[in-house]
Amino acid sequence: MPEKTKSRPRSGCPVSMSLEQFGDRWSLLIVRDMMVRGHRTFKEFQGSGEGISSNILADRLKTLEAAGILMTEPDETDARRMNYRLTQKGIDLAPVMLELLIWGAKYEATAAPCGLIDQMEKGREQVLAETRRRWRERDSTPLIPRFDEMPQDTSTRSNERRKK
Amino acid sequence: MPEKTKSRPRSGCPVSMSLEQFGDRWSLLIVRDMMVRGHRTFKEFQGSGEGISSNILADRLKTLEAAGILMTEPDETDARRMNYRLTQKGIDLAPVMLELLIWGAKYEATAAPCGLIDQMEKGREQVLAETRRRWRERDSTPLIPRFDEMPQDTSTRSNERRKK
DNA sequence: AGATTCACTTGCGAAATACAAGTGAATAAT
DNA sequence: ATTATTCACTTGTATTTCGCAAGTGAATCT
Repeated sequence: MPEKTKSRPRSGCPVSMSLEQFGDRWSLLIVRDMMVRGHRTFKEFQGSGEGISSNILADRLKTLEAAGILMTEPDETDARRMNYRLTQKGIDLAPVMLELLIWGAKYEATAAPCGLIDQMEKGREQVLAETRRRWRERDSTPLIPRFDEMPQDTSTRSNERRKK
Repeated sequence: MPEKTKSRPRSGCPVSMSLEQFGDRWSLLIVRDMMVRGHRTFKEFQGSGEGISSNILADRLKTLEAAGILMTEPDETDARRMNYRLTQKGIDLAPVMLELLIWGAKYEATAAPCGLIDQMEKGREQVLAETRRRWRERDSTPLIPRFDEMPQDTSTRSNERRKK
Protein backbone atom coordinates (compact mmCIF):
# COMPACT_ATOMS: atom_id res chain seq x y z
CA MET A 1 0.00 0.00 0.00
CA PRO A 2 1.13 3.55 -0.51
CA GLU A 3 1.37 4.23 3.17
CA LYS A 4 -0.85 4.82 6.05
CA THR A 5 0.63 5.04 9.47
CA LYS A 6 4.24 5.12 8.58
CA SER A 7 4.61 7.79 5.94
CA ARG A 8 8.00 9.29 6.26
CA PRO A 9 8.43 13.03 6.15
CA ARG A 10 8.37 14.45 2.68
CA SER A 11 8.86 17.92 1.42
CA GLY A 12 5.76 20.07 1.31
CA CYS A 13 5.52 19.81 -2.46
CA PRO A 14 1.96 19.18 -3.65
CA VAL A 15 3.14 16.73 -6.29
CA SER A 16 4.85 14.74 -3.59
CA MET A 17 1.75 14.79 -1.42
CA SER A 18 -0.37 13.60 -4.33
CA LEU A 19 1.99 10.75 -5.05
CA GLU A 20 1.92 9.76 -1.43
CA GLN A 21 -1.82 9.25 -1.78
CA PHE A 22 -1.91 7.23 -4.95
CA GLY A 23 1.66 6.73 -6.11
CA ASP A 24 1.34 3.07 -6.82
CA ARG A 25 0.26 0.85 -9.67
CA TRP A 26 -3.30 0.25 -8.56
CA SER A 27 -4.96 3.17 -6.82
CA LEU A 28 -5.57 5.25 -9.91
CA LEU A 29 -6.84 2.26 -11.83
CA ILE A 30 -9.53 1.82 -9.23
CA VAL A 31 -10.38 5.49 -9.54
CA ARG A 32 -10.45 5.08 -13.30
CA ASP A 33 -12.88 2.19 -13.05
CA MET A 34 -15.21 4.26 -10.96
CA MET A 35 -14.78 7.40 -13.01
CA VAL A 36 -15.04 6.24 -16.59
CA ARG A 37 -16.44 2.74 -16.43
CA GLY A 38 -19.03 3.20 -13.74
CA HIS A 39 -17.76 0.39 -11.57
CA ARG A 40 -19.12 0.28 -8.06
CA THR A 41 -18.48 -3.12 -6.52
CA PHE A 42 -15.54 -5.23 -5.42
CA LYS A 43 -16.39 -7.82 -8.01
CA GLU A 44 -16.42 -5.29 -10.83
CA PHE A 45 -12.99 -3.97 -9.86
CA GLN A 46 -11.64 -7.50 -9.79
CA GLY A 47 -12.89 -8.14 -13.27
CA SER A 48 -11.58 -4.96 -14.81
CA GLY A 49 -8.95 -6.74 -16.81
CA GLU A 50 -5.78 -5.68 -15.03
CA GLY A 51 -5.54 -8.64 -12.71
CA ILE A 52 -5.39 -7.05 -9.31
CA SER A 53 -5.39 -9.53 -6.43
CA SER A 54 -8.20 -9.39 -3.96
CA ASN A 55 -6.07 -8.62 -0.94
CA ILE A 56 -4.43 -5.68 -2.66
CA LEU A 57 -7.77 -4.46 -3.93
CA ALA A 58 -9.25 -4.62 -0.44
CA ASP A 59 -6.27 -2.74 0.90
CA ARG A 60 -6.41 -0.01 -1.74
CA LEU A 61 -10.12 0.50 -1.24
CA LYS A 62 -9.48 1.00 2.45
CA THR A 63 -6.63 3.39 1.81
CA LEU A 64 -8.60 5.42 -0.72
CA GLU A 65 -11.52 5.62 1.64
CA ALA A 66 -9.28 6.72 4.48
CA ALA A 67 -7.89 9.39 2.16
CA GLY A 68 -11.38 10.63 1.43
CA ILE A 69 -11.15 9.84 -2.27
CA LEU A 70 -14.00 7.38 -2.18
CA MET A 71 -16.79 6.41 0.17
CA THR A 72 -18.79 3.29 0.80
CA GLU A 73 -22.49 2.70 1.06
CA PRO A 74 -24.24 -0.64 1.48
CA ASP A 75 -26.36 -1.74 -1.42
CA GLU A 76 -30.09 -1.40 -0.91
CA THR A 77 -31.14 -4.43 -2.89
CA ASP A 78 -28.43 -6.86 -1.82
CA ALA A 79 -27.08 -6.79 1.72
CA ARG A 80 -23.81 -8.52 0.99
CA ARG A 81 -22.91 -6.05 -1.72
CA MET A 82 -20.97 -2.92 -0.87
CA ASN A 83 -21.06 0.06 -3.19
CA TYR A 84 -18.07 2.30 -3.66
CA ARG A 85 -18.43 5.83 -4.90
CA LEU A 86 -16.04 8.69 -5.58
CA THR A 87 -16.17 11.74 -3.36
CA GLN A 88 -15.71 15.28 -4.65
CA LYS A 89 -12.02 14.88 -3.89
CA GLY A 90 -12.04 11.76 -5.99
CA ILE A 91 -13.89 13.17 -8.94
CA ASP A 92 -11.48 16.09 -8.90
CA LEU A 93 -8.84 13.63 -10.02
CA ALA A 94 -10.50 13.68 -13.43
CA PRO A 95 -8.03 16.15 -14.96
CA VAL A 96 -5.09 14.05 -13.76
CA MET A 97 -6.72 10.96 -15.21
CA LEU A 98 -7.39 12.64 -18.53
CA GLU A 99 -3.80 13.82 -18.92
CA LEU A 100 -2.54 10.39 -17.98
CA LEU A 101 -4.78 8.93 -20.64
CA ILE A 102 -3.67 11.38 -23.30
CA TRP A 103 0.01 10.84 -22.53
CA GLY A 104 -0.34 7.10 -22.44
CA ALA A 105 -2.21 7.01 -25.72
CA LYS A 106 0.43 9.18 -27.32
CA TYR A 107 3.49 7.26 -26.26
CA GLU A 108 2.60 3.74 -25.37
CA ALA A 109 1.10 1.21 -27.70
CA THR A 110 -2.44 0.98 -26.51
CA ALA A 111 -5.67 -0.39 -27.75
CA ALA A 112 -7.33 2.99 -27.68
CA PRO A 113 -8.61 4.24 -30.98
CA CYS A 114 -6.90 7.44 -32.17
CA GLY A 115 -10.11 9.14 -33.03
CA LEU A 116 -11.36 8.94 -29.50
CA ILE A 117 -8.10 10.23 -28.09
CA ASP A 118 -7.85 13.13 -30.51
CA GLN A 119 -11.34 14.06 -29.61
CA MET A 120 -10.55 14.03 -25.91
CA GLU A 121 -7.39 16.03 -26.39
CA LYS A 122 -9.15 18.71 -28.32
CA GLY A 123 -12.17 18.80 -26.07
CA ARG A 124 -10.65 18.39 -22.62
CA GLU A 125 -13.16 20.64 -20.94
CA GLN A 126 -16.08 18.89 -22.53
CA VAL A 127 -14.84 15.49 -21.44
CA LEU A 128 -14.33 16.76 -17.92
CA ALA A 129 -17.76 18.36 -17.84
CA GLU A 130 -19.35 15.11 -18.94
CA THR A 131 -17.37 13.15 -16.37
CA ARG A 132 -18.58 15.45 -13.59
CA ARG A 133 -22.14 15.32 -14.84
CA ARG A 134 -22.09 11.55 -14.79
CA TRP A 135 -20.79 11.56 -11.26
CA ARG A 136 -23.34 14.09 -10.03
CA GLU A 137 -26.23 12.24 -11.56
CA ARG A 138 -24.91 8.82 -10.60
CA ASP A 139 -24.96 7.84 -14.21
CA SER A 140 -22.90 4.68 -14.31
CA THR A 141 -22.96 3.89 -17.97
CA PRO A 142 -19.37 3.65 -19.19
CA LEU A 143 -17.96 6.89 -20.55
CA ILE A 144 -15.11 5.00 -22.12
CA PRO A 145 -15.35 1.31 -22.95
CA ARG A 146 -12.87 -1.34 -22.01
CA PHE A 147 -10.27 -1.21 -24.71
CA ASP A 148 -9.74 -4.93 -24.64
CA GLU A 149 -13.33 -5.56 -25.58
CA MET A 150 -13.80 -3.03 -28.29
CA PRO A 151 -15.01 -3.95 -31.72
CA GLN A 152 -12.37 -2.85 -34.22
CA ASP A 153 -13.73 -0.62 -36.90
CA THR A 154 -11.78 0.83 -39.79
CA SER A 155 -12.03 4.46 -38.76
CA THR A 156 -10.34 3.77 -35.47
CA ARG A 157 -6.84 2.55 -36.02
CA SER A 158 -5.06 0.98 -33.09
CA ASN A 159 -2.17 -1.19 -32.18
CA GLU A 160 -4.30 -4.16 -31.54
CA ARG A 161 -3.37 -7.53 -30.24
CA ARG A 162 -6.07 -8.34 -27.86
CA LYS A 163 -7.36 -11.58 -26.70
CA LYS A 164 -10.50 -12.63 -24.85
CA MET B 1 10.80 -0.52 -9.40
CA PRO B 2 7.71 -0.31 -11.56
CA GLU B 3 8.78 -3.18 -13.69
CA LYS B 4 11.27 -4.00 -16.34
CA THR B 5 11.49 -7.46 -17.76
CA LYS B 6 8.60 -8.97 -15.98
CA SER B 7 5.66 -6.73 -16.71
CA ARG B 8 2.58 -8.81 -16.60
CA PRO B 9 -0.03 -8.40 -19.32
CA ARG B 10 -2.29 -5.47 -18.70
CA SER B 11 -5.33 -4.26 -20.48
CA GLY B 12 -4.68 -1.94 -23.39
CA CYS B 13 -5.89 1.07 -21.44
CA PRO B 14 -3.61 4.09 -21.83
CA VAL B 15 -3.97 5.01 -18.18
CA SER B 16 -2.76 1.56 -17.25
CA MET B 17 0.18 1.84 -19.63
CA SER B 18 1.13 5.21 -18.16
CA LEU B 19 1.02 3.86 -14.65
CA GLU B 20 3.16 0.97 -15.69
CA GLN B 21 5.86 3.45 -16.66
CA PHE B 22 5.87 5.67 -13.60
CA GLY B 23 3.30 4.26 -11.19
CA ASP B 24 5.48 4.43 -8.14
CA ARG B 25 6.38 6.92 -5.49
CA TRP B 26 9.61 8.18 -7.01
CA SER B 27 9.63 8.32 -10.80
CA LEU B 28 7.47 11.39 -11.16
CA LEU B 29 9.38 13.21 -8.45
CA ILE B 30 12.53 12.80 -10.47
CA VAL B 31 10.69 14.14 -13.50
CA ARG B 32 9.42 17.02 -11.39
CA ASP B 33 12.95 17.86 -10.29
CA MET B 34 14.08 18.03 -13.88
CA MET B 35 11.01 19.82 -15.11
CA VAL B 36 10.42 22.55 -12.59
CA ARG B 37 13.57 22.76 -10.53
CA GLY B 38 16.13 22.38 -13.25
CA HIS B 39 17.92 19.48 -11.64
CA ARG B 40 20.36 17.62 -13.79
CA THR B 41 22.68 15.52 -11.66
CA PHE B 42 22.45 12.52 -9.34
CA LYS B 43 23.54 14.66 -6.43
CA GLU B 44 20.83 17.21 -7.03
CA PHE B 45 18.14 14.53 -7.12
CA GLN B 46 19.44 13.09 -3.87
CA GLY B 47 19.26 16.44 -2.22
CA SER B 48 15.77 17.31 -3.37
CA GLY B 49 14.28 16.93 0.07
CA GLU B 50 12.26 13.76 -0.33
CA GLY B 51 14.86 11.33 0.94
CA ILE B 52 15.20 8.88 -1.89
CA SER B 53 17.90 6.27 -1.37
CA SER B 54 20.72 6.15 -3.82
CA ASN B 55 20.09 2.62 -5.04
CA ILE B 56 16.46 3.40 -5.78
CA LEU B 57 17.42 6.64 -7.46
CA ALA B 58 19.95 4.87 -9.66
CA ASP B 59 17.38 2.28 -10.55
CA ARG B 60 14.68 4.82 -11.43
CA LEU B 61 17.04 6.82 -13.57
CA LYS B 62 17.85 3.67 -15.50
CA THR B 63 14.20 2.76 -15.86
CA LEU B 64 13.22 6.24 -17.00
CA GLU B 65 16.03 6.28 -19.49
CA ALA B 66 15.03 2.87 -20.81
CA ALA B 67 11.49 4.19 -21.17
CA GLY B 68 12.75 7.13 -23.21
CA ILE B 69 11.55 9.70 -20.71
CA LEU B 70 15.02 11.02 -20.02
CA MET B 71 18.45 10.80 -21.56
CA THR B 72 22.00 11.09 -20.27
CA GLU B 73 24.93 13.10 -21.47
CA PRO B 74 28.33 13.36 -19.82
CA ASP B 75 29.23 16.77 -18.42
CA GLU B 76 31.73 18.75 -20.44
CA THR B 77 33.44 20.46 -17.56
CA ASP B 78 33.57 17.58 -15.10
CA ALA B 79 34.10 14.05 -16.31
CA ARG B 80 32.69 12.30 -13.28
CA ARG B 81 29.42 14.17 -13.51
CA MET B 82 26.57 12.81 -15.57
CA ASN B 83 23.81 15.08 -16.79
CA TYR B 84 20.24 13.90 -17.07
CA ARG B 85 17.79 15.62 -19.34
CA LEU B 86 14.14 15.10 -20.24
CA THR B 87 13.27 13.94 -23.72
CA GLN B 88 10.25 15.17 -25.63
CA LYS B 89 8.35 12.24 -24.18
CA GLY B 90 9.42 13.39 -20.76
CA ILE B 91 8.53 17.04 -21.17
CA ASP B 92 5.13 15.96 -22.45
CA LEU B 93 4.43 14.82 -18.92
CA ALA B 94 4.10 18.48 -18.00
CA PRO B 95 0.29 18.49 -18.13
CA VAL B 96 0.11 15.43 -15.88
CA MET B 97 2.52 17.08 -13.48
CA LEU B 98 0.55 20.30 -13.44
CA GLU B 99 -2.74 18.58 -12.67
CA LEU B 100 -1.06 16.56 -9.96
CA LEU B 101 0.23 19.76 -8.47
CA ILE B 102 -3.11 21.50 -8.61
CA TRP B 103 -4.92 18.56 -7.05
CA GLY B 104 -2.32 18.11 -4.35
CA ALA B 105 -2.38 21.77 -3.47
CA LYS B 106 -6.14 21.75 -3.27
CA TYR B 107 -6.57 18.73 -1.06
CA GLU B 108 -3.44 18.06 0.86
CA ALA B 109 -1.86 20.40 3.32
CA THR B 110 1.17 21.61 1.49
CA ALA B 111 3.71 24.35 1.84
CA ALA B 112 2.77 25.82 -1.51
CA PRO B 113 1.50 29.37 -1.44
CA CYS B 114 -2.11 29.73 -2.58
CA GLY B 115 -1.40 32.63 -4.81
CA LEU B 116 1.01 30.66 -6.91
CA ILE B 117 -1.38 27.73 -7.23
CA ASP B 118 -4.37 29.89 -8.15
CA GLN B 119 -2.25 31.51 -10.78
CA MET B 120 -1.27 28.16 -12.21
CA GLU B 121 -4.81 26.88 -12.20
CA LYS B 122 -6.06 29.90 -14.06
CA GLY B 123 -3.19 30.02 -16.49
CA ARG B 124 -2.53 26.37 -17.21
CA GLU B 125 -1.53 26.95 -20.81
CA GLN B 126 0.83 29.73 -19.91
CA VAL B 127 2.56 27.60 -17.28
CA LEU B 128 2.90 24.77 -19.77
CA ALA B 129 4.25 27.07 -22.46
CA GLU B 130 6.87 28.41 -20.08
CA THR B 131 7.80 24.90 -19.00
CA ARG B 132 8.34 23.87 -22.60
CA ARG B 133 10.30 27.01 -23.36
CA ARG B 134 12.64 26.39 -20.46
CA TRP B 135 13.21 22.85 -21.64
CA ARG B 136 13.87 23.87 -25.26
CA GLU B 137 16.30 26.55 -24.27
CA ARG B 138 17.93 24.46 -21.56
CA ASP B 139 17.06 27.12 -19.05
CA SER B 140 17.62 25.43 -15.72
CA THR B 141 16.62 28.17 -13.36
CA PRO B 142 13.86 26.85 -11.10
CA LEU B 143 10.35 27.52 -12.33
CA ILE B 144 9.00 26.65 -8.92
CA PRO B 145 11.09 26.85 -5.78
CA ARG B 146 11.45 24.17 -3.17
CA PHE B 147 8.52 24.64 -0.88
CA ASP B 148 10.46 23.59 2.16
CA GLU B 149 12.90 26.43 1.76
CA MET B 150 10.50 29.20 1.01
CA PRO B 151 10.38 32.31 3.10
CA GLN B 152 6.90 32.49 4.60
CA ASP B 153 5.25 35.67 3.59
CA THR B 154 1.90 36.58 5.09
CA SER B 155 0.21 37.34 1.81
CA THR B 156 0.89 33.92 0.41
CA ARG B 157 0.23 31.61 3.30
CA SER B 158 -1.47 28.38 2.47
CA ASN B 159 -3.12 25.40 4.08
CA GLU B 160 -6.47 26.93 4.21
CA ARG B 161 -9.21 25.27 2.27
CA ARG B 162 -9.85 27.40 -0.64
CA LYS B 163 -12.42 26.60 -3.18
CA LYS B 164 -14.22 29.01 -5.29
C1' DA C 1 -31.66 -27.25 2.21
C1' DG C 2 -27.89 -26.91 -0.55
C1' DA C 3 -25.33 -24.44 -3.83
C1' DT C 4 -23.58 -20.19 -5.23
C1' DT C 5 -22.29 -15.33 -4.91
C1' DC C 6 -20.07 -11.56 -2.69
C1' DA C 7 -16.70 -9.22 -0.11
C1' DC C 8 -13.36 -9.88 1.82
C1' DT C 9 -9.00 -12.68 4.94
C1' DT C 10 -5.15 -15.54 5.72
C1' DG C 11 -0.74 -17.69 4.73
C1' DC C 12 3.31 -17.74 2.39
C1' DG C 13 7.12 -17.31 -0.96
C1' DA C 14 8.91 -13.79 -4.05
C1' DA C 15 10.00 -9.28 -5.09
C1' DA C 16 10.76 -4.47 -4.01
C1' DT C 17 12.33 -1.03 -0.61
C1' DA C 18 14.98 1.44 2.83
C1' DC C 19 19.22 2.04 5.17
C1' DA C 20 24.15 1.80 5.74
C1' DA C 21 28.34 1.26 3.95
C1' DG C 22 31.63 0.84 0.31
C1' DT C 23 33.90 1.42 -4.51
C1' DG C 24 36.43 3.70 -7.99
C1' DA C 25 37.34 7.37 -10.89
C1' DA C 26 37.86 12.53 -11.27
C1' DT C 27 38.80 16.82 -9.24
C1' DA C 28 40.29 20.06 -5.43
C1' DA C 29 43.23 21.23 -1.69
C1' DT C 30 47.61 21.38 0.55
C1' DA D 1 52.58 15.27 -5.62
C1' DT D 2 50.13 13.55 -2.20
C1' DT D 3 46.04 13.59 0.17
C1' DA D 4 41.34 14.67 0.66
C1' DT D 5 36.95 15.22 -1.20
C1' DT D 6 33.31 14.89 -4.60
C1' DC D 7 30.52 12.31 -7.66
C1' DA D 8 27.89 8.57 -9.29
C1' DC D 9 26.87 4.88 -8.35
C1' DT D 10 27.13 -0.63 -5.98
C1' DT D 11 26.68 -4.00 -2.56
C1' DG D 12 24.76 -6.14 1.47
C1' DT D 13 21.11 -6.89 4.48
C1' DA D 14 16.87 -6.33 7.08
C1' DT D 15 12.24 -5.00 6.45
C1' DT D 16 8.12 -4.24 3.87
C1' DT D 17 5.06 -5.00 0.26
C1' DC D 18 3.19 -7.95 -3.48
C1' DG D 19 1.12 -11.65 -5.91
C1' DC D 20 -1.11 -15.93 -5.70
C1' DA D 21 -3.95 -19.63 -3.83
C1' DA D 22 -7.04 -20.87 -0.74
C1' DG D 23 -10.42 -20.07 2.80
C1' DT D 24 -14.29 -17.68 5.59
C1' DG D 25 -18.82 -16.20 6.64
C1' DA D 26 -22.86 -13.95 5.55
C1' DA D 27 -26.59 -13.22 2.02
C1' DT D 28 -29.04 -14.87 -1.84
C1' DC D 29 -30.50 -18.02 -5.38
C1' DT D 30 -32.48 -22.78 -6.78
